[in-house]
Amino acid sequence: MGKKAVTSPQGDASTVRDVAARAGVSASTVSRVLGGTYPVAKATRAKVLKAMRELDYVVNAHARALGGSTNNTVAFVVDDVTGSFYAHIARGVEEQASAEGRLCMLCTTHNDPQRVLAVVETMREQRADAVIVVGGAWDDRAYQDRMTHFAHALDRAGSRLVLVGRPPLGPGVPATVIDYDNEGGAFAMTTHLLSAGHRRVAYLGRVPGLSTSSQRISGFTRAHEMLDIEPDPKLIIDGTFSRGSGYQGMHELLASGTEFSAVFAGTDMVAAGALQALREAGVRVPEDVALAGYDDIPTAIDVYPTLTTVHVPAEELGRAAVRLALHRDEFPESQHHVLGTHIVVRDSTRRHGR
Amino acid sequence: MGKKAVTSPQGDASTVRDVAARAGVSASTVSRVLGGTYPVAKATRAKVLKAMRELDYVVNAHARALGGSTNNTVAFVVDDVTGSFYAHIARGVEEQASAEGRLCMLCTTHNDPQRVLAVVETMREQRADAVIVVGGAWDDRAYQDRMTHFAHALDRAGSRLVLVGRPPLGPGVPATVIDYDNEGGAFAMTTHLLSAGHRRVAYLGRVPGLSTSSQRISGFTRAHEMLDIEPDPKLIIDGTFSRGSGYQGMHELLASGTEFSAVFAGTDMVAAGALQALREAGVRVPEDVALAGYDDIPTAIDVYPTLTTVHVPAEELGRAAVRLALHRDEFPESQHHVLGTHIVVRDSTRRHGR
DNA sequence: ATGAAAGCGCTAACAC
DNA sequence: GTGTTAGCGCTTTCAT
Repeated sequence: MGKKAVTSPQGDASTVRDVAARAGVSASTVSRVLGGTYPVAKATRAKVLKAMRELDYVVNAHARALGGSTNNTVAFVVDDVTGSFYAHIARGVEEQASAEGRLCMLCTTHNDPQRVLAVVETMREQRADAVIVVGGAWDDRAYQDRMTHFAHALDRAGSRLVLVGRPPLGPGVPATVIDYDNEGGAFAMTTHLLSAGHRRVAYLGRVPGLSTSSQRISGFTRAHEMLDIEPDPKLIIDGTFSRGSGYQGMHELLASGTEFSAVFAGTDMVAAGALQALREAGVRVPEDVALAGYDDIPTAIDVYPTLTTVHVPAEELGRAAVRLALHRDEFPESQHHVLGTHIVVRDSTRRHGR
Repeated sequence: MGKKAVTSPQGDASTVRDVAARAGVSASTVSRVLGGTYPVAKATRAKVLKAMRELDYVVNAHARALGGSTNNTVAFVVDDVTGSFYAHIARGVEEQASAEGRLCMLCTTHNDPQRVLAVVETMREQRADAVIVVGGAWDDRAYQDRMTHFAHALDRAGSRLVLVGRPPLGPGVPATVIDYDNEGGAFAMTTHLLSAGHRRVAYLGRVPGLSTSSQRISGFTRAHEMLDIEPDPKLIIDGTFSRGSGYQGMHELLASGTEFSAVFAGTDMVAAGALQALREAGVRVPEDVALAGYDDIPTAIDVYPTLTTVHVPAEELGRAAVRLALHRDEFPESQHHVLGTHIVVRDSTRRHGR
């Protein structure tokens, strides 16, 4: 085969200079019509535009980002886009970023703290305007320290670290935290269950060391305390935030013979797994046991019976994250924002006949 | 408030030169240890590394992309990450991109052809190594022409347009197409329904002008023809690929009084909506009517009864898209790839008592 | 209103 | 091995 001269990897994309030559003007003039922010004679502008069209010219975003101010990019770091909850946050992030003229980089970390760190570093290289990290906050001290370090580094570079659904890194750390009322949602749901007469409510899917989980447990506990009910430790089942874990945990709970009349699942996916286990065991929901979830993902209305759950404003969480990061000078004193949650009652907790 | 000197937007991020100065070497040497691809004296390397650490240095990806070959970015353009099907493709794309050392840009287009065009243009500015577009292909001629134009432009720039789940743009157009056997899946499912004895099968959710939909209809029709059954046009219901459309379409079909014993929904989400409508109408699935979907999203096992559907290898689709785009020289003659589909039989089509 | 020139941060030739 | 030099494509003073 005939060897071609080694072509540059960018191929033969045309540059401002090419356009300038064709239009018979200087590169600066081309740049000026590109920017649009500077006076250019009508005729000249037309010539330049024509040349651009003919050459099928597009600016090189990197060259622009290099010299210039910002690269107009927002980074979104998440465990896994496949989960509905995160997908909705992602949608919010993407939409708001797009509305603010920013592009959105997506990075997934597969539940690996190491990867979170690596990815945030990469985003620093990319000079992203904001780095939005959502989900999984570990109680690991070394990890927290590294995140704190990144917060400072990004801040120094004029960028911003945003933590979504995670606890703050500490006072004085330049990071924006946007959270939702995790504890309050769990409290409300537990109260809902308790005040329906349930006295033995199981909590299915506690994830040790995960802040989100701890907060939910804490709302669960507070509701019991308020009504002077002693929660049975045997009714708190460890697991993960997955369907499989819910299925297995429910199976084991049933097999253990421990008594209970309601189950509060750590997430809707956990609830979906639990529902399957209950069905297989011939336990009717809600007649025999009531079931509730957390997150209010779309699947909550597709399961049978439809699932009572805690609604979390996922999309708004994402939207707010980029809004706060990009306009942090407009929200000076508030570094920690909390959005509300509320319970949505559906069939899985409705008493038969009512 | 005290005015600060206008700081550069990048803040005071340190550069190779800063590192060089601190380590007492030249910028090129720093660059060499950065690249790691060139011999540097052990002691020098150590000094440089130390300086980098002390300065908390990170390379500027844009400067690198500008001079250099590639910017190591893959763009993923999709209607909406919120749908499970697309989310799984996204996961495949992200994972493969990450495995190949690429970053992933996410852009959503909200079912707007104009936005697809705009977004692809932006990706051209970003000099992405590959631009992966998934979903919604419109029969609009002008739109196709523009996409063809982009394919050429990207190709000229050393990049690549990849179409996932869409028909090819035409022979000679430098684009990679990765598709799945849409028609075959629909054919297999329809055959499954027909051979179970159903003679009046409704197709719920045809989307006029959408290639994916046309292909499914065509498999549906071919199955009927093969068994010498005349499909009733009244049983083909137009709509969109959404839950709401499935719900409404099913309602109307029921209200129309048209007879049928099985429903093949355009997607699993359409099936979920249909299921709700059937339940509200007191129609039992599968006893009174059988129901099937398409895509095999996770929700298919959470609905009740569990949903018979066509499995599409979504994640692999995403992975393959990246692989093919990045190594297109290794797959010279194959521009059009088709992954297989197969039906997954669950409870929604099982005859009672069998 | 337009052109010339400098420089953003980095890499790659080319010396030494 | 390491330093010097010259750009990558664009924006932005500073002249004119």
